[in-house]
Amino acid sequence: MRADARRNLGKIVEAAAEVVAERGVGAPMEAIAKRAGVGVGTLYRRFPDRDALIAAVGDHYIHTMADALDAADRGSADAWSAIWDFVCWVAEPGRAALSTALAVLPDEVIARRAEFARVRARWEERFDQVVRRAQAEGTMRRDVGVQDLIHLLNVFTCHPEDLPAPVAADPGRYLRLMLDGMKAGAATPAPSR
Amino acid sequence: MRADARRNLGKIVEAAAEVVAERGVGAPMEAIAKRAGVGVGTLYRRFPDRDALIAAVGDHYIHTMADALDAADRGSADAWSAIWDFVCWVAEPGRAALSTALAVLPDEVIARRAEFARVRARWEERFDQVVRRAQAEGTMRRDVGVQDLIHLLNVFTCHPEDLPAPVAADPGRYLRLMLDGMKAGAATPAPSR
DNA sequence: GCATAACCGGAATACGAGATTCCACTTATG
DNA sequence: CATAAGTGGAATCTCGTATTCCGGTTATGC
Repeated sequence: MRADARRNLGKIVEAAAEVVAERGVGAPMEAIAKRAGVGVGTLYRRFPDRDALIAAVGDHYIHTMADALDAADRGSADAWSAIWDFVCWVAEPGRAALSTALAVLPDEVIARRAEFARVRARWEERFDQVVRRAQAEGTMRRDVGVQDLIHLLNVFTCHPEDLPAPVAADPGRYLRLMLDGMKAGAATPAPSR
Repeated sequence: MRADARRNLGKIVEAAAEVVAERGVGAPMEAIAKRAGVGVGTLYRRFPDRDALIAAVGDHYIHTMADALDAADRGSADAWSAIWDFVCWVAEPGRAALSTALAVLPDEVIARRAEFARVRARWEERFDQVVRRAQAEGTMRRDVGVQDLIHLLNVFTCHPEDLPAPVAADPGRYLRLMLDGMKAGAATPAPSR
């Protein structure tokens, strides 16, 4: 592979990650090409079709995600702060939407990527352990689970076009609100009336 | 207007409300027609174009919404339960998605509907009063406002296709979680670390 | 019962958006 | 410098949906 071609490949995956973060997994090839500063033809020389390109972005990102969770876990005194830190990490600008975008990857795409599915499963399992630990430590409500956390993460870090502008501008604000509602003792006990 | 035509008109608006709730304001005319049990031609005989039909749905729904808020307010001892009850009302099955669908009505549509804009403004104002009252009563955090509540309502009652399935299946669960995070005292005071 | 103005369904048409292909034209590299 | 590798982006193909149109129905007044 020629040196300039390798350079372009890098630019393409990088651009794809950015554009997917902004517009979701349905982002048009042309938008990605423009962002990378290349023609659409170049995208198709490296990837057979858009699914392959999106999958490449996913492969890279899921690892980052798993690493961030591990780092938050290692770097925190207790499980609740680990969760808090990880959620804040996901909400950081430019990263937010990507995680969700990938959450809605079509099944066909995932099926052809055993690696992706495996890493994601490991991540979920790890996340679940942290959540259970937080509950055992008495800092987190017992009537919510890791799936609730994941769904809410997905909801708030959806690509900006599908969210009210203020939410897209600061998903962290709403994610923190959600965490506050998940703290032990925050639960509203009975039906309201 | 012939009797059968009037009957169809009713079926159309009703069907449109259902389909918009399920698929958002972008729902195809054909889906609405099928739901109403009529042909697309019939839709176009009553409404010049899809915007007009969607606007008609909005006109009707915004009134229902405003009334529900007033009812929740009148029927509750304190402002916080009024908010809680109203949020639960919005989250009720079949109603949920409609309110959000309308929140993203294109500006062109709204501009041609002074009535809609007026009722919606009155509703927001009323909602804001209740929120401020709850804060004055000491039951709600002071660092969140009515706009946060509205955004969250919009996010969670989005049409099902844009939400993780479990969230779409029970938006109330997640809205209640958010409300728990908005209660006075729920705020996490400082940065986590 | 009939004439007929209103209605109807839904096939046909018009479009816009975006994926994918193709090829004449560049540019690294041995 | 020869040439294989690489490139941009116009052209093509597909799809999903709005909108139009019209031959066939049906309510209604007489």
